[in-house]
Amino acid sequence: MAALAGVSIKTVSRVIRGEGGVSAELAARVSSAAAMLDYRHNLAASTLRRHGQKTAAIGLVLMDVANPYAAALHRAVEDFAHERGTLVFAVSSDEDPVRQRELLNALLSRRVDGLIVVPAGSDHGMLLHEHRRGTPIVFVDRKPATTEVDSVTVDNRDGARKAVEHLAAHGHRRIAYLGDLRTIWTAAERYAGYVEGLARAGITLDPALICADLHSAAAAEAAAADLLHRKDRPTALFSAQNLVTVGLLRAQQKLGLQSDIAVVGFDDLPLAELLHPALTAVVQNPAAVGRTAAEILFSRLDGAHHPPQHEVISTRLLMRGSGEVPPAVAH
Amino acid sequence: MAALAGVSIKTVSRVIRGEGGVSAELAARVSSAAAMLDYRHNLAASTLRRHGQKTAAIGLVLMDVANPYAAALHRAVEDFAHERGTLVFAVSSDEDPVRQRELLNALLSRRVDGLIVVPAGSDHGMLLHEHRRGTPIVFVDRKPATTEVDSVTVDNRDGARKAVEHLAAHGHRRIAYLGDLRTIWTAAERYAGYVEGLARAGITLDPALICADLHSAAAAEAAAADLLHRKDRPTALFSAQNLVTVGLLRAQQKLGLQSDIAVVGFDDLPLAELLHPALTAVVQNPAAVGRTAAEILFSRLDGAHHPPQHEVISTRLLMRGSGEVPPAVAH
DNA sequence: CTGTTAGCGCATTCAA
DNA sequence: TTGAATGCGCTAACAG
Repeated sequence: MAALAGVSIKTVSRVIRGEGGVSAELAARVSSAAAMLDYRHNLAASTLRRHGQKTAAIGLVLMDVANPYAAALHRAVEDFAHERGTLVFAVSSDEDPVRQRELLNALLSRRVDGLIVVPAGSDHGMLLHEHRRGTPIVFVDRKPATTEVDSVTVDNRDGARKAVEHLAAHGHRRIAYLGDLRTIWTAAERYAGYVEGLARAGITLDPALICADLHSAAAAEAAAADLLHRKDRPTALFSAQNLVTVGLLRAQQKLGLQSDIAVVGFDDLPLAELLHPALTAVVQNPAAVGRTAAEILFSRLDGAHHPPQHEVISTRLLMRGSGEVPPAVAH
Repeated sequence: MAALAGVSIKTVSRVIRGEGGVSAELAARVSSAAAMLDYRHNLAASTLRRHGQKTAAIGLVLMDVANPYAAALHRAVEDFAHERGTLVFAVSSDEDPVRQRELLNALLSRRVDGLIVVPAGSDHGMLLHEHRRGTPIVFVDRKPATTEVDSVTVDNRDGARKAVEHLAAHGHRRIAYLGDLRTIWTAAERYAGYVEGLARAGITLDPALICADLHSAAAAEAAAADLLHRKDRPTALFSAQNLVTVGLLRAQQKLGLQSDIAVVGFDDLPLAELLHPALTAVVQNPAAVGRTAAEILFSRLDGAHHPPQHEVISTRLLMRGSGEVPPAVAH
């Protein structure tokens, strides 16, 4: 192509990258030759040679790209990255540390400039190692054991506490907890918030009302059905997760109890407002989480050296009806 | 690192890639040197030199990665790609041809091995050009004007027809259509299916019952409210899209008509089964679409030379209640 | 303003 | 079984 334009390869490089310092005539010749040959700049080769070694790609490790929360976060990251000419590799770890490790290796082999990670499992060894090695990393959604890496999390505990206190304020004393795997940081935090909420309301925790480790809507439905079949059933349910809420609502409907048992869910769902009663929920702001994480990551890519940042995004209790149902009279 | 292990650079390469033909002792020396230096294989450099030029990355151009349908498709593609050691760049075009062009350039500069694209706009010039140039491309969700590129689409027309015929079978004659931008292929097809369905049921199309170009839930809500406020309002509504369904249901609820007007939506929604009545919907199978597209793309990457494939995934009508509401008596 | 030379990190010859 | 040279596509550092 340099031959076709009758210039040196370096001149071509200058024109392609818009470096300037090339006469208009030559630039035009190069451009038309490029068009003729259907030339396309190879960013990988460019990156290889260049000093700053930027691939203009980042990795985003989520639990599941199809999860609505994760997808919203992804979009926020993408938007921020797009403004910086950066592409995003989004991958699903499925909460599996082995798969996460594979994915991180794949990402790192491609020399991504940085990583935003919802860490799976509790062993962050590889991530920490990579971070110390110089790869900018931002932990998201789950606070890591260590404090040396930037993180963006949600105030899960506060959200759960608000939910429980709200139910208590409406007269409930028997408030059940249904939640995801306790090994997941967010679930553990929400459980802690539940416990705190009960304490603040002066309610003694009843272990019989705790259903943890529900990792699917089906499991949640079964657990909720069990709770609601009891004679001394709870008058209110706090669901600590999306899919759990779905299962719980199914069980409640099958028993025809949708207007008799109060429900507050953590995380919103599409159509939640159209249920009867509409779902009262602690809503997160995944877009804010994603944007904040991207902001931090890119500031690091730009060379920011301040100590690790730990942003916490707050939640909001959206009262829509299901959480304001008064306690049913005992039967 | 070759120095540290005391071997040649080539031996290192062999060990790293697991090529074999290296003595156990040397291999061990290389491995430990690699561990010591925290060496990581650079896939970009490898790709550059290699002949087959595979970056083990593909591009996935969606309308919006946060859209539940797109996210499910994304996940299916990711799973297939993951088995092949391939990473996915998923990007959001926002239906904007300009943005799509930018994204395609970014993807192509990074030498992705292939592309799965939900094409925005109707000018597929760049995509066709790239395809002729040798980049494997699979069109997804929307059938392109040309037939020379592989495609995977959904039988939108059939799905919409089934929905309308279903409503007609339940006695409805005044069936309204609410749909997205007609410039979007799927919306146009669904509209065509609506028209066909009416024809088959022997119903004359009433232009007053057509609300097209609704590109948000809010727009759909307004349109539906308008329809339902009329004296000669429709007895049934067919919503041709996700967000449109949400808007329509809102309007219906605000007017307290949820049990009086039949509704069938195209696309399912979480919680749809828990509404009263539960939502009858034409459900697609985004996972099947994504998997099929990935299958085709990878078969091309493996060198398959058969003529363009055009897969069509069928839909299913899920009767849950809202579509089986009988026509209300005229008022 | 433009061209030459060298080399990024790796793999592919070809030799030893 | 191992190693030396060569070059992928591009750019930084120098010339001219």
